[in-house]
Amino acid sequence: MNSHDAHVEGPDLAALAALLADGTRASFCLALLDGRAWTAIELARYAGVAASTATGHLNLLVSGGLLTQERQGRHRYVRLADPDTAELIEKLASMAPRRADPPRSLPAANRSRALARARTCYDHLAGALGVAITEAMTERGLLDWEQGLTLTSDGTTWLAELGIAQPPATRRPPVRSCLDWTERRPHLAGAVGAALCRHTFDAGWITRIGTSRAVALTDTGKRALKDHLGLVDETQTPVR
Amino acid sequence: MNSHDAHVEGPDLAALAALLADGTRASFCLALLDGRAWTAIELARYAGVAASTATGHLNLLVSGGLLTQERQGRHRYVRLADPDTAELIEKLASMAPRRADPPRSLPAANRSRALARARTCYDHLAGALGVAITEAMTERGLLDWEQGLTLTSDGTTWLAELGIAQPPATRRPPVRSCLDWTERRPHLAGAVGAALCRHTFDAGWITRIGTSRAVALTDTGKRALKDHLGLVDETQTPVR
DNA sequence: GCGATCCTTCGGCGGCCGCCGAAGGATCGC
DNA sequence: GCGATCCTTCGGCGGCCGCCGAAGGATCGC
Repeated sequence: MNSHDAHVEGPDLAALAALLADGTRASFCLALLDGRAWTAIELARYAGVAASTATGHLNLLVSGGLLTQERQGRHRYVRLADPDTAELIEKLASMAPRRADPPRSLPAANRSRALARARTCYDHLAGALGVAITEAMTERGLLDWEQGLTLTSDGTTWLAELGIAQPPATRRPPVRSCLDWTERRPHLAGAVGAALCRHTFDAGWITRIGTSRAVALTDTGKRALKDHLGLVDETQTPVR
Repeated sequence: MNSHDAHVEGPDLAALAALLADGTRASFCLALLDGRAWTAIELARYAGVAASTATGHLNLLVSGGLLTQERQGRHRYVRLADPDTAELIEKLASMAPRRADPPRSLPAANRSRALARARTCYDHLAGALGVAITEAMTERGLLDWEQGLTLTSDGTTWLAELGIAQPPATRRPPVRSCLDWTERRPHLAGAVGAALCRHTFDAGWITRIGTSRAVALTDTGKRALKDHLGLVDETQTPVR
C-alpha cells in the first residue's frame, strides 16, 4: 500500500481486485459461477482448505459485496451477489492465463470432459452445448451480430413459441455475448440467455450430472433441439 | 496460495487479479485508462512512489500482459495492451467501492471537476460530455437500447455525414455501453465510440487540458454538437 | 565532453495475510 | 438426549511482497 498516496479520489480498484487475488477465494468464485448456492464446507472441500480458513474467506467476499449469504439452520449458504459479479468473474476468467497441468487422474479427466461438453455458467448455458445453441440461433436468424449482439424479431417470435416470456427490461441487457473458456468462442448470456437456460431445465431438456455444474442433454432435449433449432446430435457432442 | 490445490485445471484467475490488487499498480492502470502512453517516471510521480518501485510494478504488469511497452532512447513508454484490458479495468472500476475522502486542496478539486466534466476513457469520451453525447444520440434515434446497445441505420448515416468511416468488423463490438464512474450512467464505447472520439480531436471539437486526461470543448466543438446533435451548452456543463 | 535525466539492479526492512489446529457454540438426526 | 455435523473464534506460525535508497548504466541537451 502507498503511505502518502496522493490519489484518494476515485474507485478503489485494488480493494476489489484483492478479493479475487487469492487462489482459494478465486476457486470459490469459479465454483459459484455455476449459479448455485454452496455451503461453506462444500467450498472448503472443493478448494482443499480447512473449514476455519473458508470461514475467513467467505467473510471477506460477503462483506466485499461479491457474495450474498443466507443462514439455514447450521448451514451457511453463499452465492454470487448478482449478474454483474458473475460477469466480472467471467471476464477475469476469460483473460486469465491457463494453468499448465492437464488433469492427471481418469476421474478428473472425465469430469473436465463433461464440463467442456455442457455446463451452466452462472445462469446461462456454456460449453460445447451452449456454443452450439448460440451458433444455431445465429444461423436461423434469431440472433444478429452485425451491430453488437441483438435478438432479432424472429428471435422474439421463436422465444414466444417456446413459451419463454420476454424478460422484463432492467439494467441487465437482454442478450450478451460471453466468451466460453473451453470453446474460446462466444455463447449467449444476458437476461434472454438466463431465461432460455431456465426453460431447458424446466422442460426437461437437460439435467445436472450429480452435484457438479456439468449438465447432460436428455432424449427430450435432443429432440427439442432438433425440432426447434435443427441441431443434430453430432453438433452437441463434437469429436475433438 | 493453496499447497495441495486439487484444482490445477482452468483459468488462473487469482494470478490476473493479483496484478491489479496492489494500490500502486491499480493507480497506474487507472492513469493509463486515458488511452495514452506514459513514461515510467511519470507514473511513479503520479502514484507517489520511487522510480525503482515503479520499475518493479511495470515489469509485473508488462509480463502479465496488461501493458505493452516501447523503449525510446532513455524513456520507457507503457500503455494498456488492448481494448479488452481497458474493458476489464473499467468493469473493476465501476464495481469497486468509492474512496471516502473527497479531494482537500483547491487544485485537486479543480482537477477532479474538470475530469468529471469531460475526459477520455481509454479511446472514447467519458464524463458529463461523453454521457450527454450518448444520450443525445439516443434521443435522435442514432442509438437503440431496446435489445442491447446498437447503432441504428440512421446512426450509420449520421456517422457517414460526419465523415467517420464505419470501423472494420473485428472481434471488438462496434458499439458498447460503458458505465461512467462520475455520472453513474452509461456512455458510448466500442469501435464506434473510439472512431467518434478520434473525430472530435481531429476536427478540433475538443482539446486536452494540459497533460491530463481531462478535455475541454472548443467553440468549434460547441457549434458542431449543436448542429449535429442539437446539444446546447447547458447540457455539456450541468450544474451539480 | 559533462552534468542532468531516465531507468534498473540489488539488498534489506517491515508488515500483511493465508494457513492450520484446538476449542467450542449451534443445530441436526435418530 | 446424545453423538455427528456445520460453522466460528482465536492464537500462532511462516512466507510473500511492497517499499526505499544507494549505486550505476544509458541517453540526452547543450
